[in-house]
Amino acid sequence: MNETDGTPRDFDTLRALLIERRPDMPKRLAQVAAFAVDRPDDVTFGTVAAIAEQAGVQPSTLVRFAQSLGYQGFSELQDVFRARLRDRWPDYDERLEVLRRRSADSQGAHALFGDFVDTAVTSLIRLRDTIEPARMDEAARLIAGARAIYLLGQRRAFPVCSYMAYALAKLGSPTVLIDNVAGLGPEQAEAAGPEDLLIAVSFTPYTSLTVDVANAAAARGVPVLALTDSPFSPLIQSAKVVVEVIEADLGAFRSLSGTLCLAMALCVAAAEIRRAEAEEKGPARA
Amino acid sequence: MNETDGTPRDFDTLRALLIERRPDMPKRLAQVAAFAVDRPDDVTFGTVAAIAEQAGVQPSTLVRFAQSLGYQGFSELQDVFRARLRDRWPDYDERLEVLRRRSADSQGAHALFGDFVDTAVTSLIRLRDTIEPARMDEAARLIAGARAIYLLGQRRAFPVCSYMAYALAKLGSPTVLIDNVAGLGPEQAEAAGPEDLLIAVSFTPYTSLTVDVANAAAARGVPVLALTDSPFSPLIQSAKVVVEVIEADLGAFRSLSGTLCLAMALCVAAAEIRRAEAEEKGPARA
DNA sequence: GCAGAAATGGAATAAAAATTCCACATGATG
DNA sequence: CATCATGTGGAATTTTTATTCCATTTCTGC
Repeated sequence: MNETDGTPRDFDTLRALLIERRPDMPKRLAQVAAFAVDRPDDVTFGTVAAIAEQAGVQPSTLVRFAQSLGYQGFSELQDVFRARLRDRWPDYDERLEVLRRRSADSQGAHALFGDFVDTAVTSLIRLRDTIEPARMDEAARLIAGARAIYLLGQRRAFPVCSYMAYALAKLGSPTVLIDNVAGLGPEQAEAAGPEDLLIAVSFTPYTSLTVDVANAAAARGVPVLALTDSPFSPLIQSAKVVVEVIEADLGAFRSLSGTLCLAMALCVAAAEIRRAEAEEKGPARA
Repeated sequence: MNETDGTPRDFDTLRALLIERRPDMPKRLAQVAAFAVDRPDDVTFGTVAAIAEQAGVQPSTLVRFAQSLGYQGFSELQDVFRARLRDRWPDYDERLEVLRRRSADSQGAHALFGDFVDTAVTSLIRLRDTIEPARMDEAARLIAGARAIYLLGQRRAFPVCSYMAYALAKLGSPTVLIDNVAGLGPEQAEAAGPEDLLIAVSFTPYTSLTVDVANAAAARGVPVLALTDSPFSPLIQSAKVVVEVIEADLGAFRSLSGTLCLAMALCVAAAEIRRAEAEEKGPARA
């Protein structure tokens, strides 16, 4: 291609150039480079204003970015992005064919990944359609009303708890992740009082630590929110609210996607409730 | 889609409609319909003037054509063509708006969950279609060939690591989860040698501990497999194999579903490779 | 072949987009 | 710590692009 002046006319070269040069670019331009590489589709179809907003820069920055790479303006750079799609899929039917072929004859790790994706999608859709909205609202209110959130979950449930710990912390809630380091799980949970909330996550076969700690906390008057996978879960007796999460599984591996989405939704919903309440009591701003 | 007024919002329906209605259309409009079906890419990327010239009609004819189909103008019709290539990766701003509006009602835990599910599903499908099969195979082989697997990831990446730790352990691989308890992360990683594998997971903004530990390990000759979200990730320089995972996000929260599926698929694929190799060397049983 | 309706071409206009410009901020250098 | 070069945000400007309008042409039914 015409690169005697170092200005790529095809997407792959351009992409490589961006990756190579980004470290030496000024802050905003580097930001644009990252955006362009990460989300080429948005660059392909967006207008300057729209792309600028998504990338968090000014429209003029995009033009300067393109010019610094040797293009005359942003439009010229955008042409390169468009050419990429034009060239790749000369026409519609062919493109469908490619997709069909790709999913059919792949093998090994990639095919397996496809299966996991299918399982996760099934799991997600089904969970969305079967979960009880009322329970979710109760759960969100419980989280919103708590002073601090204690997160309890071992083994397969642990990733869910650690993710919630991350999310809640980001949302500004005091959070304690009971990780049972040094076997101190029960002691970590003892700090929780009736003002707090213990979120217990456990799936078949139920880890005894989780059940024991949840029961002990409930006995001390700590409200317990249980995320679990069966109406027979031993967590139910001690829980104030139970959200039942049934996930699809592929072979021995059960998906976690649904549970994670649920956890996330609960955390964000709780944060929203808090914000709404804060605004009601003291509307600090318009 | 919104077709109560007979105006398709997706390409397939539009295409079918054009084919069906073309015989009854006036000459010039039929000409445009034929052009649109034959060369969708030109319609997708061209300006009104350019398309009009290629199709041999006036610009105004294009506008009338779009309007006769029920669109407000040609641009609206063109959006349908663009959406086809974009594969309808839900619109960021629109979603944020929805999120904000719903939570303003402060009873949207369930609706919010629906949004998270949608985002996760999109993320999964898209990841499945864009990931490079070759990289996945390399990664799986790397995992299969290692003596022990060291898992490194902090903050948002930690749930992924803890899940892999669980899965690998269940599959019988010696596994070390570098959880950085007591700040001992670097020391935990020091046990890894050239026979082992360090799986480093990190997303923007990259946690420095993860990057530092991965670099130190790589310098000592430990192979590093990086799961990360951008070609600008600082993990790339020290990694032997990089699998790039781009997830959709809803508001401030990026989905983890795709990464988890990927992690799981890699673990299981690695286990399969091991089993196959074991059978090849010493077929203990039929 | 003659009215009336529908369709068309092309210029005029309106809208939106890209680009330029400049005052201000930031960071490097002596 | 003052100076200069470089980078940045935002408004102003120019260009491009889509759309509207209307005179003219082409069909349709009688």
